[in-house]
Order: sequence, then structure tokens, then C-alpha cells
Amino acid sequence: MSDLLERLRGRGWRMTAQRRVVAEVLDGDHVHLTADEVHARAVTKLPEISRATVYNTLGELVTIGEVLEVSTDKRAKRYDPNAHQPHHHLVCGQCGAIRDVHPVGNPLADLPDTERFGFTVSDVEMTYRGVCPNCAKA
Amino acid sequence: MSDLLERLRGRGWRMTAQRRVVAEVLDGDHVHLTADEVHARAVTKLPEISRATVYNTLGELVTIGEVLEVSTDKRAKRYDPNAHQPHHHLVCGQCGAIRDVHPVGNPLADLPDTERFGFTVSDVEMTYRGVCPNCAKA
DNA sequence: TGCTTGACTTAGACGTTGTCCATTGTAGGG
DNA sequence: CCCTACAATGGACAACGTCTAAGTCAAGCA
Ligand SMILES: [Mn+2]
Ligand SMILES: [Mn+2]
Ligand SMILES: [Zn+2]
Ligand SMILES: [Zn+2]
Repeated sequence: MSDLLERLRGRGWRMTAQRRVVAEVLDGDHVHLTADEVHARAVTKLPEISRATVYNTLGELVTIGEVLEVSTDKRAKRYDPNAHQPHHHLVCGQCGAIRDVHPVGNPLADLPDTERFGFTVSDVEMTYRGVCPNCAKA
Repeated sequence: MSDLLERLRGRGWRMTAQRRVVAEVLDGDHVHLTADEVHARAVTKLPEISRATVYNTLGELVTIGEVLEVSTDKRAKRYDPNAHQPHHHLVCGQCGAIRDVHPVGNPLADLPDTERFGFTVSDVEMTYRGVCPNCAKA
């Protein structure tokens, strides 16, 4: 996520310790943290960072399209730094583990005109549900 | 949704005015109300019904599989009485209108083994997003 | 290097959604 | 018509998120 910092600088963002830490926390693959999880991890690197700043920064990252909001569970929103490669999600119903997945085919094409009710359809979000290998063992 | 009441009676549910009213409110097609919307409508028919009872009843209906929880928006859960016919959802990004839709094909088959990470995948939930004809006019 | 300033951060109040519990009420069987 | 177990109620509480007023600081400039 080092180039995320570059892109933010390019957009005229002030580079603060708080924003750097949030960007660091969001680094990696299959990362789908809630705002409070981001805050908890950020605090270990920058103890005085506030909840409001984490919420603000995540909101801004979503607005400019650098981070996606996903709602795979019905509780808190999750923040996904993998915004530049379209993908869907596979969720374990027991432990909540989330993996990025890439189904084949074009699901948009699978919605017939007769099922569109006059809508202009632009996007589709797919959430696969199942049980992860870890939970299956137990 | 009159047969919903029948099924509930068959399961040994006590038929109370509150449960009847919640079932009435959930009657119809393309119904996807939040708990508080259900409560607001229930109150017009039975002014003394409490929020707790609406939440309890919806929770029970979900547990026994007569109603589905859907999370098409990132705020409140929505309750869907159309539980016996599998379907997906089409959501207007402007006004939030939700329609039940039936895409063709089998999206489960579109997730290759190499994209399953050892999970046992049992289900997929699809949310199409777009703009409804009403909002497109404005 | 040291100002200046407006963008940024902070703490905590507040709002919304959802859960829990002790008490009160009642559906439905005997 | 009574019992009593099940259901409803209201209000406290919890989780998640938003907002604001006041203080702080990144970054451009003398
Ligand atoms: Mn993802
Ligand atoms: Mn539906
Ligand atoms: Zn698992
Ligand atoms: Zn619309």
C-alpha cells in the first residue's frame, strides 16, 4: 500500500502520521477490517489516534475510490483496500473469514431484460457463503 | 401471506394480535422493510405494539425460515417475506428501491475450485445495483 | 529557519440500530 | 372460567457510526 500514499500525496492530501498509519493497517491481501479493527491496529502504532480520525480517513478513502466498503456480515461495514481489481467475496459462516474471489463469466449478462424492471444496471456484488477448511475440521 | 399465519399456527405459535399485525405488514411482493419500518406500519394497526416485540417476531420468523434477512444497504437489516422462492436483488442507488430478480445460470458453478480456498461453498447472494426508471427521469 | 493559516485531529456528545431483562399481560388448554 | 407457560412491554444497555467545537500541525512562503 506504499503507492496508496503516493496517490494521496498526488491528490493534495496532507500527509499526517494518522493517515500514514491507517494506510499501513490497510496493507495486504484479503484485508477486510471493520473501522474499529482498523482503529485497534492503528492504536498500536500511534496510541493517540482517535476513532473519529479513523472513520474520517476511511470515509475519504472510500469517496475517492481507493478503498471499498463491503457488507459481508450484517453488523459493521468492512473496508477493502483491494479497490483496483474487481472481485467478489467468499465468507465463512462460522468464523467470518473472508477471501477475495474471481468467478468466471459475466453475471451482469445473466440478468435478462425482463428482470430489470427498467433499471439501468451498472454493477453486481456477489457474496459466496460456506465453511472454511479450518472450521470444517472442528 | 395468509398461509404464513397458517404455518405459524401449525408450528404451535400462539396467535397474538402483535404477530398477526407483523405478518400483515410483511404481506406482498418486493417487500424489504427494516425492523423499524415494520414497527412504524404495525403501530398504525395496533398502536401499543412495542419495538421489542417487532424485533423478537422478526427474529423468530428468520429462525424458522419464513422470512429472510437481506443486507442490500449498509445500514439496517431488511426483512424479506419471499423466503420460499430463491431470488436475488436489484437495488436503486438513488432512492433505495429494491426488486426481486431471478438471474439465469448457476452462479455457484461459476466459482472455480482454484478460487474456493478449500471452502465448502453452499450459497451465493447477488446484489445488482443501478438506477430505477423513476430516478432516471429526474 | 520561523511564521501563518487552513486543513486536520481530537474527545466526547449524540443518533440509529439492535439486544436484553424484569415485569406485566394473555392465549389457549383443562 | 382459571391457570400457567408463553408472549409483550418499556426501558436500560450495547455496538456502530456521525457530528461539532476547540486545539494542533503540515506545508507553503518570507
Ligand atoms: Mn475484497
Ligand atoms: Mn427479496
Ligand atoms: Zn471459518
Ligand atoms: Zn430510484
